[in-house]
Amino acid sequence: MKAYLIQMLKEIALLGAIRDKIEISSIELSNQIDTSQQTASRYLLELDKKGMITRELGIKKQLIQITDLGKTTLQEEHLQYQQIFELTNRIYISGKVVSGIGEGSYYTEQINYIKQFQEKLKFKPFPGTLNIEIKHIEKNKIRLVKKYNAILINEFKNNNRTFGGVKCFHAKIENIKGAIVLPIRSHYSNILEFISPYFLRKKLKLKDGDFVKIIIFLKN
Amino acid sequence: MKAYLIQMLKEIALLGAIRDKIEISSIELSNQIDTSQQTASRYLLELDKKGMITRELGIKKQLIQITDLGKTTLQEEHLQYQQIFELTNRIYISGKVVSGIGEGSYYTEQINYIKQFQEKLKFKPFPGTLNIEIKHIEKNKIRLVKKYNAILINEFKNNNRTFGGVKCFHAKIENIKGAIVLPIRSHYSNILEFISPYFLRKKLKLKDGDFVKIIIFLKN
DNA sequence: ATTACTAGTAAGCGAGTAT
DNA sequence: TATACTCGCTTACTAGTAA
Repeated sequence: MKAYLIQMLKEIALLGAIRDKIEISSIELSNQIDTSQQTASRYLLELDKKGMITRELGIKKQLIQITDLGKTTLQEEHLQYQQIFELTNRIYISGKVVSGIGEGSYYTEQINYIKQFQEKLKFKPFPGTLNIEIKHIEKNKIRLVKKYNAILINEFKNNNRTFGGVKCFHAKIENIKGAIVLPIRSHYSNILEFISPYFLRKKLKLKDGDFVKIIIFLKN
Repeated sequence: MKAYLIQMLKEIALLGAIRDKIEISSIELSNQIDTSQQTASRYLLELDKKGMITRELGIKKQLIQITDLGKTTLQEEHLQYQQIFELTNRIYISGKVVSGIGEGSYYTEQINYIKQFQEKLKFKPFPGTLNIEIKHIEKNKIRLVKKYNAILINEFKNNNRTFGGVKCFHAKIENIKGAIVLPIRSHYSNILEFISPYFLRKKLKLKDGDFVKIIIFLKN
């Protein structure tokens, strides 16, 4: 979504086009966003094409209303500004259950990890992680979480292999306690790994594609 | 301010650059906003030039922090989204006292207006209006206010002249009660007219250029 | 590794204007 | 009145690469 289209959509929303149809001409909109009538017209066409607004062209002006898709787009923007200015000590993320590549199980079976989890998180993790695919927009939240003081699980060597350190945060998934695990050395991924004392797929009757809600607790 | 620069600034803020300096490379930022390294670099140069961010270029990556100006810019965006999704029954506007062209006094001395003000607003306005110049960004709020059910003051004729109808909203200026007056037939102006039972310039010791805070009360 | 310049290409803009 | 097309001009983009 181009930045100028979001700006235009926001202007239309400020005029009240989320609740009602608003009557406005392209020239009025062009004055509002300080551009030409032609550009305002083009923006409206683009927003219409993307399904962000509906239009009823009359002989004079046009009736414009923002669609659910358009509203969702603006809400995602709003969420980002809330994160910037209104952040509290909890972060809410929703995502979709997906199958991992089996690495999670391997990791959570390492005795050195298990010891640290028990000591620092106060629970013994069930072998394996539950992988949650989060929306692109929500990746911002993960980046932000990473800035906070995490519970650190140190790296260690086992025979010839090095197991990297991870950052953990206490979290809940559908109200079941556990933690999220973020590898220290990794790019921002859209997969969140959740560990818990329970076999979550069974306890929560989860299958791939199910949507779940996660709350991450930040320490400070 | 170009839309893409605000978007970039928001992304940097999401990484925590309002509180602290963050260490990030142009290529990491380019991945985040889905563009090339060169474009991300150019955006940073533009933001720096506008005084929105400060940068410390090292041999590797760069330390970026958002300036007060940058923060203010983002807060204005945030305010707009709050207006869209969190609107309550009060609207807060700040502005600067300016001198009008003397028309306000003429209007508020018309007996027909005075009668209506007394009946509908429950106070007798002091002759003249206090003119408040609002920032461009705040004009959105006025547009929104206009969508609400106002207290209507009807138009009337006096000899050969027609006095147009106005919309009023109960309001407070620096905690002194009164009302704002919006001409029904007018384009969106950046001047807000405030009426009150008192001579506000004296009561509040106001002179041109002073900043004041206004609260507008919406009926529903 | 980085940042950011150059230059060629693509996208966006708005005056004029058809509808 | 409107909206929105064409087209010449400007701005923005990125591959290549210097520093």
